[in-house]
Amino acid sequence: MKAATRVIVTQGLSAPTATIAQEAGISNGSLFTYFESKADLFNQLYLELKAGMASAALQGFPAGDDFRKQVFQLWSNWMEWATSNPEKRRALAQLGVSDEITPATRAAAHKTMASLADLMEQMRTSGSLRNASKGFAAAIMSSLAETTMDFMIHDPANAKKHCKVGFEILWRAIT
Amino acid sequence: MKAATRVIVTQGLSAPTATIAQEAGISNGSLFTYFESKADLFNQLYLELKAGMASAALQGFPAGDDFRKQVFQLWSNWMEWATSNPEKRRALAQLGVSDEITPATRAAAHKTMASLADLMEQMRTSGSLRNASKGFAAAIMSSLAETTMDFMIHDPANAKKHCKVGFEILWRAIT
Amino acid sequence: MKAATRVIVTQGLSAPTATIAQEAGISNGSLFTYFESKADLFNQLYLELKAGMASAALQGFPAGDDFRKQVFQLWSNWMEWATSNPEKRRALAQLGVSDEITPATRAAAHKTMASLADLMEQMRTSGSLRNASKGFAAAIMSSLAETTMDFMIHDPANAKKHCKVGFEILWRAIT
Amino acid sequence: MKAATRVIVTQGLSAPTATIAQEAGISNGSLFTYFESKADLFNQLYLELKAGMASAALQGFPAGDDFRKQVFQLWSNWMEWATSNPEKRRALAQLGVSDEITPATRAAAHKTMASLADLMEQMRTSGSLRNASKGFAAAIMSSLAETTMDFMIHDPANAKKHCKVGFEILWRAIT
DNA sequence: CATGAATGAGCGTTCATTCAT
DNA sequence: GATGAATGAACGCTCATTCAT
Repeated sequence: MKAATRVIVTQGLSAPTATIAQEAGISNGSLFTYFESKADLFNQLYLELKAGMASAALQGFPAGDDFRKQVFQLWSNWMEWATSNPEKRRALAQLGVSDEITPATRAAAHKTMASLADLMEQMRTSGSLRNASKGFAAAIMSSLAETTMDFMIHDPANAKKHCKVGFEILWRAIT
Repeated sequence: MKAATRVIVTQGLSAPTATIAQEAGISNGSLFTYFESKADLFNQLYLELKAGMASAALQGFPAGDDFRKQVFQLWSNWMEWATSNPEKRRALAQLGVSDEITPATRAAAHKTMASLADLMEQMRTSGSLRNASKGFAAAIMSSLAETTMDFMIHDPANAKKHCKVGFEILWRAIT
Repeated sequence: MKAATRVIVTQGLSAPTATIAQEAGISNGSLFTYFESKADLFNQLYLELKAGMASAALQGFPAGDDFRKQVFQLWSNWMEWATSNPEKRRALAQLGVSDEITPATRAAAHKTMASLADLMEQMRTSGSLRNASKGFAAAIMSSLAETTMDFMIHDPANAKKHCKVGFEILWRAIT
Repeated sequence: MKAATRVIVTQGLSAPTATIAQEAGISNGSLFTYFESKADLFNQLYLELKAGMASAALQGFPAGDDFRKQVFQLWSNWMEWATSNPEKRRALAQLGVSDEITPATRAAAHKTMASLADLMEQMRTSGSLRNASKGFAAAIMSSLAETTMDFMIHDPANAKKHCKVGFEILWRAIT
């Protein structure tokens, strides 16, 4: 998985499976002992990365805290994960738009992020997203987060500023 | 170009050039009379679609109107283009993440959208995006638009509602 | 023909017919008004070049002169042609080994060089080539000439020396 | 290599790689497991054939013998190789004029024939080739040999006679 | 006769996948 | 289970040749 992530980042999704195997230190044939096909590898990787991301975002979530602080904590965790794992994020971005990832996998990934989705649902009800559907609200929040991550990674000098501004937009959207 | 758009939507960027040629009603060899290579076709298509999108968004822009109305007009145009041309939008989404699209093409596309960028820059200065960099602000606005488009297309029944909600988030972000 | 010669020298026999047409200042389609096919063009060119070479070699042949002087005159003419027309020679060399040139063309070319062959036959009878067949003797003389030409062209500084040495070998072979 | 030799002889250098693979009893793709490209195959084959030819020519070279006998032995060996391996010879002829064979390969082939070149250099110094440059002398000798081979192969009935005559010309040239 | 766009067969090369060892 | 050579379908691209204008 790690090898696949590295290779996807540097070579894209069309990288030969042999390259991934080599990066993993196994023979090209052995790769197919663990994964039925290239598409299967990609689907499993997608799932793992999504789950990892969600878990990282929810790490040490403050239970009874002030709402703004809670949301900010979530936001910070998420951004922290992205900046600490730029490779995972870029691989995930590539996999997300691939048509090799099946609807089933996407659904499974969605389930993995159930807790995150619950939190987002909480955020939705209070503010101007009140009138949005559950999915739409989550998508808006996610896209704000994704865009912010992009800029934090590509412009690390202003990462903190981007992080704050991004959060401010989110906060405006949910209050 | 139209044929390529259709084929990209249904088969993805890895679709054989022969399929695109067939869809266009020409022979596989003829495609290379018009485009030097598959990558060249994709780059030209990307440029055309981006330009078309920008031009559609700016169509009949109200000059001396109230600011909120102006922004809403822009937003509506943009959404209108997306819902009327779902194929173009999907193709553009695929092309946008392809590594076949050269930096030069991306730069040229950016130039095409100069007027749009100018308007976004105007929006940035007034509200909570004030502290964001020019590029970051534009990216945030774009991602809000993209997400809204997605939901309008995939859930046409609630298209109008999504459109309104999306605009409300944007408005909150820029005021 | 001239255009084809130039193109063959610079690009080889696999050069596109379109390139030859362009070099000749005509459209790609027009080439096939004059030549049935690429192979036909090559065959005709081969014939023309061979004939030109033979004619040049026999130019102003001294009728009743001393034998050695006659042969030297022939040799000099031949070498003169080669050094003055390096492109023709190189094209001819390429065409000569091509399997596009039909046996019929080769036979016709042979006929074109009948006078030259007659002279060679005269040379054969006198010396150590006496026991060689007609064709073999001619081939030996030709190959000596070809090799000498090669070196005169590729090492023009010593062209004269090469010319003399080559002739000396020939003279030794036929006396 | 053998398959390639056979195919080149019958179809020329423009023969499809698939045909060569088929002739070798492997799949078209497998060919590229052993050779990086068609050109690579040709270069390796050229080298192998040249080396084989040189080695055959020098086989059992008589050390302290009479000079004429030594040269004749060399000549005989060379002719023997050619008549026993007409396919190799024809393939070599085709490869030799191909522009797929790199200068590097030609240089390497030249090195392979170093001993042969040394012998030729010895021959040069004694006779009428004395005034020729090293390379020119070798080229003259080679061309005499090549022409003789051609006739021995195409006219096997008189092979022995051709061989003798050819040698006589060579001997005249170097004494 | 000239043009040049259109044709489509053909080729070199890649790579996911298989399977004998 | 691990290996890596072998497979062969598939693809992007070229170019000799045709033919409507």
